[in-house]
Amino acid sequence: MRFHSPAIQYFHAVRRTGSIRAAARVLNVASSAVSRQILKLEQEVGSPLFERNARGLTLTTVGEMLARHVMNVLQDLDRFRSDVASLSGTWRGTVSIACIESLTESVLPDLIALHRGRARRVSFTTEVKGSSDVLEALSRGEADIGIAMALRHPPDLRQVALKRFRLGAVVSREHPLARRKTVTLEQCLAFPVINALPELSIYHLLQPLIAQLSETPEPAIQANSIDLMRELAARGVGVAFQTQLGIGRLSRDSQLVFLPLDNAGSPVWSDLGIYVRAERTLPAFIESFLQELVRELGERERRENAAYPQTS
Amino acid sequence: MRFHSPAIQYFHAVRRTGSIRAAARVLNVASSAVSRQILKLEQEVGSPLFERNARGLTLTTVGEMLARHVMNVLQDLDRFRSDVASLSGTWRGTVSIACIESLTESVLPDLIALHRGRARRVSFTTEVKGSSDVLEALSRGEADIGIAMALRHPPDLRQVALKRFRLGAVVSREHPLARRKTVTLEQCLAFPVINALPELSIYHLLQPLIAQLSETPEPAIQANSIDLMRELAARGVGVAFQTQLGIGRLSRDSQLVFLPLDNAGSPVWSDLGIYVRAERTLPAFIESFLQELVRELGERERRENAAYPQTS
DNA sequence: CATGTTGATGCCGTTTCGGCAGCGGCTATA
DNA sequence: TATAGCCGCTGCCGAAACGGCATCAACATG
Repeated sequence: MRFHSPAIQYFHAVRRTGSIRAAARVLNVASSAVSRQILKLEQEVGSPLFERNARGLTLTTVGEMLARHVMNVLQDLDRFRSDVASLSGTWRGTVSIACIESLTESVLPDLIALHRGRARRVSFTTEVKGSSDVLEALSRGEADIGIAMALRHPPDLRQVALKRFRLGAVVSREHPLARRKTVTLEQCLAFPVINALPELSIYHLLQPLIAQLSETPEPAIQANSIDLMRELAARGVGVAFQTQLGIGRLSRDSQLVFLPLDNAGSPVWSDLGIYVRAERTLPAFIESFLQELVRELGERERRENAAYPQTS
Repeated sequence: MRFHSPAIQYFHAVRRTGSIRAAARVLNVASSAVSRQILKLEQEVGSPLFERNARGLTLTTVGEMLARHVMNVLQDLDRFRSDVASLSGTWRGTVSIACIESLTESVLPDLIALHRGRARRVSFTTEVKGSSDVLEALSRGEADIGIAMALRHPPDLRQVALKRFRLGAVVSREHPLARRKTVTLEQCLAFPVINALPELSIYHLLQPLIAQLSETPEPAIQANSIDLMRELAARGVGVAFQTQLGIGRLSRDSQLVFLPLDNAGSPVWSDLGIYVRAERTLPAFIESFLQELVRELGERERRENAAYPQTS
């Protein structure tokens, strides 16, 4: 079922691979065929689509416009295909998710397992990245659904939902702070802390608050893995910071304690956004999963905010 | 600049004309070429796209799905073209508007004249229809912007804005009612009235109210043209009903008087919706006009509701 | 300077496309 | 009931588009 002219498909492959010959390898055709289609396309548009560097091709401004159009066409073709398929028989397809690390502990595995139980023919691809990489992958059409810190998002993305979770300190149950209900940042900084590196968004949430304090925090461990930070905290190495999303299971086993941060009487929020490409209608089976994801995150938001009310 | 495979274009033409030979005439190709492309398309999709009636072709369910995809592709191609064109030079293109009659008196001509003054290369096509026909034309991709009574709209349309205007009685200045500030329906029905036929949405607004009254209205004139109804009212033939949108200019010349309807103490609202296809990103020059349209209608809504406050 | 990789091009066989003419099926009209 | 008109479909054939191969110049790398 390949209706669209080869030029469209070749252009798409060249954009992704950044090279005509690489695209030809992917497409199983000769590089000359790809080269000619690109030249023809440029002649019809009346403007070069790529800048020819010695090491490959880069999109020009017009090229990026065409890339947007081609992406819209191919993604809508996917939707059409899945719509036709769902007419006769069960859903079938792949949901591609790009998300930040805090989801991998329980939210995503729970949801995927649940969804797979209902629709066996739907498969999943997930890729864990930093927040800005998540948005970029989405813009480039390399993922269907993106979950990231709710920063400013580019206009070609649509924020489907925005959920806020309390940022808190994570310590082992033997830690001196473990018996408190909430903690302030100053209280935490009296102990060794496990800091997030700048590539994690937690860093950007905490840095402004730390900067406001008069004291300089004592030397601490730095890491760029939420998983690692959590395990370190469980071993009593120090105080880690994250949302409760990332420690759902461990918290249940009572090895870890989650203490909501209290910043001058008000909570510290971590805003999580769910994104999709704006210029796109999702296939039904992806839309269905998206709705479950939004519902589930909303449910967790409600539960956690009920467990830790606004004022300690 | 025709990148997309001929099959796409031919399918689109066949859908619009409802016949392969007619499509071939429009496309300036032989009917056999069109027939073969359609057959090839059906083979690739694996399902018939049209039902062959003796008198032409009708879309099947799968055909309608493909039509939706093809419309998305071709409309997005238009947007891409206009984006490229706007890179080098002025805007150029056609805004196609489908709207109901009440806009033709002042809103639309004013706006188009204003916009043409700023962007000469943008031309306009307008088609006046009933509300449901407006939505249908929009769904079929025969118009870019639709303005209609805000009924339930199909899911493939997006309601950009919703503006409410007071329905009122329209009489000549010599009419006995002309000196009132507001009127009730009962007061109007004591005089000859000019009724809207069911094809006008005013009919559906007033009918439920009339049905509630005990009296049966006296024999009246019926018409399906807002223009005609207004002119009849100006000649003292009777009481017409419409929103003030349709009588802006005549009212200013003081030949006609607009009396907001008062229904048991509350106004009678006429809801006007502005619609576009949901699965579409508008070209910049259309988006620009759309924004002006929304702003202007919002302005009129504000002015009129200020001129005729809620309670008389 | 040698080597590998890049995109572009000329040549040629294959595939696809479109135009022409004619087929059978259907409707409307006389 | 006969006929004229329109419908979509199908061989046939020439033209155009496409893809594969070999090769070229330009550039980067070592």
